[in-house]
Amino acid sequence: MPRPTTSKHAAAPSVSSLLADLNPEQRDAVTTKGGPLLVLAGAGSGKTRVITVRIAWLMGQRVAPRALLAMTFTNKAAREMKERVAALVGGDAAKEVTVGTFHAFCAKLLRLRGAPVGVPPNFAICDSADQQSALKAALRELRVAEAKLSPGTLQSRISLAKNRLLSRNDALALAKEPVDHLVVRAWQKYDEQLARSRTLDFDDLLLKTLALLREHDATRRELSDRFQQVMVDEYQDTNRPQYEIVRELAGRHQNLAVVGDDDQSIYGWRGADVTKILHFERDFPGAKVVRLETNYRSTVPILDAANRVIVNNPHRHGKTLRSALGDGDAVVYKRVDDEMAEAEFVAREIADRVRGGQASWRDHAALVRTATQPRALETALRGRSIPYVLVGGMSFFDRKEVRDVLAYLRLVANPDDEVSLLRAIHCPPRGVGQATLDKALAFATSEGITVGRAFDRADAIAGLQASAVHAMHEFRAKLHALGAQAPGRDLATWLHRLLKEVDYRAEVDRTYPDAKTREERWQGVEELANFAENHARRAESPTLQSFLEAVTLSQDDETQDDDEHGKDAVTVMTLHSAKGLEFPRVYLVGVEEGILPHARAVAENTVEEERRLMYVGITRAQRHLTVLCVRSRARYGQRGECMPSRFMYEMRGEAPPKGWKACGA
DNA sequence: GGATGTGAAGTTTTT
DNA sequence: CTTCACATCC
Repeated sequence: MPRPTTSKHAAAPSVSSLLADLNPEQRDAVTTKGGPLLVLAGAGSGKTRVITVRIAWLMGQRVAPRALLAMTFTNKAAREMKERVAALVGGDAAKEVTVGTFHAFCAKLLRLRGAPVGVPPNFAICDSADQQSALKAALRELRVAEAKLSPGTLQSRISLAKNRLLSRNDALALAKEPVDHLVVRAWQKYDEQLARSRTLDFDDLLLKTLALLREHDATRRELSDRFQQVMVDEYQDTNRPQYEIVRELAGRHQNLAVVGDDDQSIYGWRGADVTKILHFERDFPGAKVVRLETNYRSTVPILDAANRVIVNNPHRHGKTLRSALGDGDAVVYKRVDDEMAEAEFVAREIADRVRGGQASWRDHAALVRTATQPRALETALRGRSIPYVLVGGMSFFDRKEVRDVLAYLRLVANPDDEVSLLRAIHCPPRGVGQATLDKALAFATSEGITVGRAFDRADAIAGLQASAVHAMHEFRAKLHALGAQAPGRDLATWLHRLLKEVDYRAEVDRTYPDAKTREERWQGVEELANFAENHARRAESPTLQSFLEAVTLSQDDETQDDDEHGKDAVTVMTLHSAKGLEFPRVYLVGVEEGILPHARAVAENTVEEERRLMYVGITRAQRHLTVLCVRSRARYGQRGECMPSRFMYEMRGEAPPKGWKACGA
């Protein structure tokens, strides 16, 4: 691959000095312009820097900003990339570059061009909670006991099938056991409801986009002509539909640069397909591969431990991290009696460090494998009055009051939205109960109309009480009137009017008898209003729909971010949510057989992914790493003996002692 | 239509 | 040992 030389169209001075600051591999990754490129970016190797400088460099090479496309998986990554590109090339040029998550990109495209694949421009997007409700309804309709097929299982089975690009018919052909047939039937009901509601789920956004690109030549041609340079961040997290979309978009110019680390692929269980990064050179013949192995984050002992663990995975692009920082403190290994002792140890140690003036609270993180582990840690931290933030758990957008209000908003934006109607009608209760709803649903099905329309024709439904009919009409009229006021910049004012109209305060008062929680919950509603206010102020042309889309596609909220970055506090979080972050001092807790690797992963033969999780955990640490395990742990109410994790021995380069037993053995 | 009790299950989480 | 979802009763 020819290395471009300095030309008369030399990059802006800032860009060339940026190039000079890169190491040779990074520079190679930035300045490889033609053909497929795989950048294997080890943990802490300056990945984001490479992508952003690459974008700036390409612009310096006279590639038009609007010919650049960069795809990410999270909004946070997209936001960060936009900001950093803007800092390099200036806001005006940066605005022209297409940077976004796969889902946001697809939503925007479908909004404008979805018609050929049957997507109406005003479609709604449902998140996974709405999806669950819809699936529950489907199971109820089929009279399937949830014991036989839980909505959760159903959801992941449908999603995994879609991820494999299987149609319902394909799934039907593959069905073996009775439950497989059940899945397909529920899937069909679910599809019907979504179609009636003019709604797409997250997977549909990708699948419809792929269908559009494949079936509609004009759109594919236009986009693949336009995007001369396509970049994908975190390529190891790509699923099949995303891969196919990228293939189509980069089809014309074949200038596809993907950046990722197969050793940090930890989302296989939700459809991410590591083989896509492992087989990149096969999928894109002639691809150039650049390895970024210099790590700017951690000291030698930490990286040695990381390298010793990950080398045990057989299926990977071999990489060895080298520290740019040099030597440091040895990794500390500790085995204590139980999870209380473990939490105490962590809390005491953190308190000592901070009191000794060697570190502040925010320098520390305790990383766990499962959601139940933080409990003991929280107790110990509270006991010492150590400020901490628990990342993850219930998101702002999962809170009941927020979901309730969003249901109202969705319903105003899209009166055909069944899931939202069925939720809003009870919040607060307004004289339309389950029995009435069942009749309305049956009527809607037999007439081939949506539940909303059935409400309008409540007179025609047999066996309803006059009061119920009246309530249904009133409910529809109220929302219709609110919809007629079509909010724009006045979104927040309008939202308050809506809350008053539907008397949402009554729902909060009813649900929370305690005055204090009541106030807290109402605070959640106010926060949503603030969010709306912000959106209305910042968006180019704010509408109710644009607000809903922003909310649905960005579950990682900024209110949370403010707290986490602003506050001086210890971070407690799962290994999954720690990916991409770094801390001077890290504690890995519960590193035992059965926890990490998790017992279920051992049973399902996915220990390799658990090892990557361990690797991610180790490589979060900048200067100090402490790895802990316990002798006994309470699980499901019972206390049981625990063996140190196999990873404990791997990272030390030791064989497990006699008498050690692997989980599942 | 809402409150109270019983039963089963119990990794990871973003879009 | 919890938690959460469902069913039953008022």
